[in-house]
Amino acid sequence: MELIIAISYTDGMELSEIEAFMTIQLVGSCTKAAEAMHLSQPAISRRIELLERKLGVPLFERLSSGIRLSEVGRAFLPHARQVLAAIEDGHAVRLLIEKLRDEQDRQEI
Amino acid sequence: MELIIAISYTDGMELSEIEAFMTIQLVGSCTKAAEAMHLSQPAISRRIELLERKLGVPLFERLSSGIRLSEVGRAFLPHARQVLAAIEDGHAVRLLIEKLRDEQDRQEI
DNA sequence: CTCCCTTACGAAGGCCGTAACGATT
DNA sequence: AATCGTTACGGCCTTCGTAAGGGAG
Repeated sequence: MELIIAISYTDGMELSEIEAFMTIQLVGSCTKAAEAMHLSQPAISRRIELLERKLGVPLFERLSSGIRLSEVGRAFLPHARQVLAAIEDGHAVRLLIEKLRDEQDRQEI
Repeated sequence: MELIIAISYTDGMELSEIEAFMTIQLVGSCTKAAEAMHLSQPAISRRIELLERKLGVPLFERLSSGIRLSEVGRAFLPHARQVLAAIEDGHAVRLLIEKLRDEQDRQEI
């Protein structure tokens, strides 16, 4: 008999939200981030709001001039970077394996 | 004048998909993973299918007896682990900062 | 017949974009 | 007036769950 109660690592966070966080931080505003991600401003704004709700703390300070990383946001930043870096590494592994497989196939012919 | 063409790190991958991948790998089947994640089997099956489509390669081999990690899946595994670990670290940072802030507040009273 | 995953399909919910708003320079 | 982010709202699209399908022991 096996018993598994629950497994959850992410509390519902999604990469699209973390991506929005990183992009805003990188380009300095929601407007530019929206442009860079080919989305509307409200879409970006909502993603950040969702992420903040899931974390339970604000990641940005809302100033009249725009938005700026909060203290928590600055602390969260390196972890967000790590998440996205791990994703890119995953992609890289896939590409590597595809290449190796191609070479294998070529030898078998 | 500034020019930002596009920013994308994830190719549309989402944490819910990676979470499903990890859970299946952990518990050994879609059925058990669905139970653990409080979702239906088809939901899990679809998430994996989506993830595989976004990566462009199959992560599991489908056997009549169930599903098992493919070669690519095994290579992807440590990166998936790293992604989820980074997420959990992010949570930890948030909690730490909340705690510090509480203590600050208490001193200010 | 049972187990496991996939496919089909209808329904619910989430996310997007446009538009309008409030605040600041 | 212009910039920037948020709120409101209608619509689409995605994802879910139930149910049915198909292969293997």
